[in-house]
Amino acid sequence: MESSRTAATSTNGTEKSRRRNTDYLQIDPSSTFINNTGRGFAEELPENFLDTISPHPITPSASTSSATSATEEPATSSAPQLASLAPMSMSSEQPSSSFSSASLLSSSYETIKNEPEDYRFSGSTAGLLSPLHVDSRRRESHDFNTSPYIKEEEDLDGSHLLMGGIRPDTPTNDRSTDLGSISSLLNEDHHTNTIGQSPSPRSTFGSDPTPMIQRQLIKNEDGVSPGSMGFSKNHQGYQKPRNGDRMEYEKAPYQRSLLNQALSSVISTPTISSSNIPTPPSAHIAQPRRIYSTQDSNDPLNAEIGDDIYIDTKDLCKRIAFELKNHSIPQAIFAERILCRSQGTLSDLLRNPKPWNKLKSGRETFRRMYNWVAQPLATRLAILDMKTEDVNRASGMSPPTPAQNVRTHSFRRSTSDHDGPVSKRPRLVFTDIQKRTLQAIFKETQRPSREMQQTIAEHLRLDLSTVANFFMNARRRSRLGGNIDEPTPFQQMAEMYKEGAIATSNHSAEQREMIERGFGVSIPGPSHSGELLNGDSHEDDEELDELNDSELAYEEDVEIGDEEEEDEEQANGDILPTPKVEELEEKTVIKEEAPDDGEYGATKLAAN
DNA sequence: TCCGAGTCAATATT
DNA sequence: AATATTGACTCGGA
Repeated sequence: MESSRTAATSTNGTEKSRRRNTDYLQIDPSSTFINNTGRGFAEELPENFLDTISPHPITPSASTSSATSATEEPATSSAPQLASLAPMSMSSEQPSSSFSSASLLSSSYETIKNEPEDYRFSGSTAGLLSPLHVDSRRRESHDFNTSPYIKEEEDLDGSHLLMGGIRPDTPTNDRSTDLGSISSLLNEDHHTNTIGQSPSPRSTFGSDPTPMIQRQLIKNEDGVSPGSMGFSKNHQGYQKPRNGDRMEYEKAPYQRSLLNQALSSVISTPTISSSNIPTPPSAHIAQPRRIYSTQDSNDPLNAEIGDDIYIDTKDLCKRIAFELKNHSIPQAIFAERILCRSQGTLSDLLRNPKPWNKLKSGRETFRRMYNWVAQPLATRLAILDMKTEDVNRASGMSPPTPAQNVRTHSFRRSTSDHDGPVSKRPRLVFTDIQKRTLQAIFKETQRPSREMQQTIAEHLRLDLSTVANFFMNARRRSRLGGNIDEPTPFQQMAEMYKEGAIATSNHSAEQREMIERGFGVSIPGPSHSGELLNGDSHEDDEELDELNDSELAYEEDVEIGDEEEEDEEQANGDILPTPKVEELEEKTVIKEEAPDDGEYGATKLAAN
């Protein structure tokens, strides 16, 4: 824990941290309203309410940390950083920019393809298993299989070689362009991010040993029937587990046992370990959503991983993304069946994996991912299927063992029917103004005092708890270092897949171009920036109007009709507007949003 | 009580 | 239809 805390702390003041925050902030605004918002923002804010809110002195200490900061804990002992592994060795093969991934991918893809056939691994490091790799030295560089997500401390040195592949991070900058100016602000740091550097914590054992689990896995591998699962490039979707597949199992006894285990775990669900059982929220079907239990020790996916092992979560996530993509396994399915987590959680984890050494209870989830990929292909798919089917079968009874927090209760709202089916949790969505204001404040003060929060809440007409949640979430998320500039795993996989699948051989100019564009330095990113920035006036106008209205509302405070106080807001204050706030905001706005377009910025300024 | 971690799960985007 | 985002809930520590 402390680590986290520390990190947080350190983060506060730092520039970097700021940037990160910025990043964080920036992201959302993106959506549609950039223009408008940008413009309106300054104006909108309740005038100075910030003033009132005295910016709290954040921990002064912060400053120091710099780059390394967050992640690092570093130094500590020597840990040789696993650094994540991988400082990517860039594979030379690809011309493409930084992203070696492509190469990787392809290689990986192939590997996978062959999986079944290969016995090469048979030895110890089983192919699939590889993640476990026992012998680090042997691993080859980019192969997913080989690449160890896990590293033993020893490896460190060599590890980079090994891992090679996958990490796209390198290219950081590239994407910056995408985001446009904004990104420029942001970028920097992270890419490398956290993940990478992890010093491995513990033990240095060296040698070691494959954890038991791993051994088991390895065994499985052997069992895998070679040709059987041939992974056709086309993958067999998890969904279609045909008989044939099942047959395969037959061939591998060991696997079978595993499967059975898994199955049993699924089915039997006797254990209701977790206290809270998620009641089916919705009345409809009591569908067993999460059915498996993460606590079942028999479940291979719950196999423990030795302390001496360090899992490279980032690479693991890439691998997972690859697998999902390749086999057309929806995140939701994988998340729920294998990880016992929601789709959103999986998506988030995949996008922002925390370094292993910083994980607390969250390791369990990664452990499951790891154990899943470590299984032979057939088994991997089988487990998915099984769970599915069996689960359904068992549905009635299985009490899921969700992760720790299941939300049972509903909200105050629906007074009406109690239990019923579901009171849907109304979800609050900040208005543009609220969001922007909060973000602007966050930039200045990540940890506003209670009073300040209260003031903010009043001005924005939000509950204190909401404001508090905002800051808490913002702090946490900004800390993650997003890989904003990186394509999403999904995207990455898609690219890879494309390349790999497509032609390996002929990378036509087009593809190449694509790659370069995608990962290369310039060129605006596909998704947002461009569109957003461009203004579409019409819409903008509308939004503007709205914004203005709201502003007015704020300024005048309660005057406007809506004022209502459903919330417990009190009439607020009358804080006079102070330039300060506005300035702040302006700056923010300008910087973030429309760096380029001078117009807006100018306008705003002028206005003020 | 307050915070951070880990998630959920409703929404938004793609 | 799938994936990404995100406000809020639940836990465990301090």
